[in-house]
Amino acid sequence: MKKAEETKQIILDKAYELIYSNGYHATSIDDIIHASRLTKGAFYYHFKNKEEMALAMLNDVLFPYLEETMVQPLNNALSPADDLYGMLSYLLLDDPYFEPAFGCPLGNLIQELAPTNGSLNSALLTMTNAWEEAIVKCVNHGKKTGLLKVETKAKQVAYFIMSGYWGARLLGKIHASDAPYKVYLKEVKQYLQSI
Amino acid sequence: MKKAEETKQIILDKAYELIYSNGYHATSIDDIIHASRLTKGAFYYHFKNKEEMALAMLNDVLFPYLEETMVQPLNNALSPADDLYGMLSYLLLDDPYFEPAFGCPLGNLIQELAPTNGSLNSALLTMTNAWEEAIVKCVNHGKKTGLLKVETKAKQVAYFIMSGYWGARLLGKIHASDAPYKVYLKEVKQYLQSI
DNA sequence: CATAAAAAATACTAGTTGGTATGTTTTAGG
DNA sequence: CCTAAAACATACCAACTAGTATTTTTTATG
Repeated sequence: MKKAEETKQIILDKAYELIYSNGYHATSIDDIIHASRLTKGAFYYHFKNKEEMALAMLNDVLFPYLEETMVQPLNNALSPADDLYGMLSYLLLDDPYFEPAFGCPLGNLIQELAPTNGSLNSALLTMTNAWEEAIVKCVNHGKKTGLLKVETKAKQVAYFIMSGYWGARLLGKIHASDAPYKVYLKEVKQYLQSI
Repeated sequence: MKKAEETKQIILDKAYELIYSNGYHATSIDDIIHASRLTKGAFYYHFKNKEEMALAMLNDVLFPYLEETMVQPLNNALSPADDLYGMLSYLLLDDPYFEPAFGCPLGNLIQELAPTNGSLNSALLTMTNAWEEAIVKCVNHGKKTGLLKVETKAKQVAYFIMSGYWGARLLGKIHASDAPYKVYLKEVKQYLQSI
């Protein structure tokens, strides 16, 4: 009962690593069980198929971490501009689990799986909506406290921030460097002062 | 001599369509020849392997079109803000070959192929750099004519615009709609007036 | 129209994929 | 300790992958 949960967690952790760096389709079940030092029997004892494993990986590994790094920092309610910049800056430059060459794990999966439209896709949408909502709340709070202009549209800002972040991840990927992040962050800082 | 070029073009066109909508790895050679109503013999007569075919697809199909829609509109030299907005707006809302559910063909391939680092990757980087350069030139021209602030940093603006566009494509993909594009465009319009 | 080369079709291979069926070991509870 | 279920291993399968070898058809040209 206890050991089983451990190996299940090992599979999910290794699956996350491999899928983050290589993509969902490019990561085979053989790859995952080999990295986990396990066999097919173990894998299919714990998961019905690849898709259900990936869903568990999202809910148990990726989403809790994204909640921690993308959503919670926006509940600080200090200055919206600082909170938003801090979230972006941490994600792009300081986060120890993300690498420029591998992009954003959430963005990668959306890119790869969105057209297929399975159960994974709706999970990705839910996480995306949670992030959007956190930004919207952050901006609206700033408008109430007078730190942001009243005419600022929260949803527009949210989409603008999210888009910029995900696109910056692409630039980092094609350049295999965090240099684009720094350039992007300078401009987003100016933008945040203008709203 | 003439017929051969025709079938070659058919393969490249179908390959582009399939890869744009399904991704590079998810598109098999069998898929391509089936859509082209051809066979393996024809495919491997014209191309050495899948990668070289994809490279030809980029150079003969995708890049010329991107040059036309992403780069040339910025050579208008009217108003940089209007030129940049016009390029983004056309790409996101009016372009007949791009669909929200399938994202940006260039962005998709960067996302999928950047970690592998083959010959395709350097081609994608070259195209990306051409786009960046066009935006930089556009901004710098605007600074000279006084339409943009002198303190505006061209490269920062370029990365900001490119990031926003690619990220908006992701939002469109996860929502399978062009609604996020419209929200993004409203905010980018305001941003362009602030530089 | 004959013919050689070009263009394309057919048949095949070796390796990989997700998934299954059937074993063997390990573990918890009486 | 015994035993049944849980946890995992091994062996296998059909479908699919990129790519090759060989054969057939089509085309241009003397």
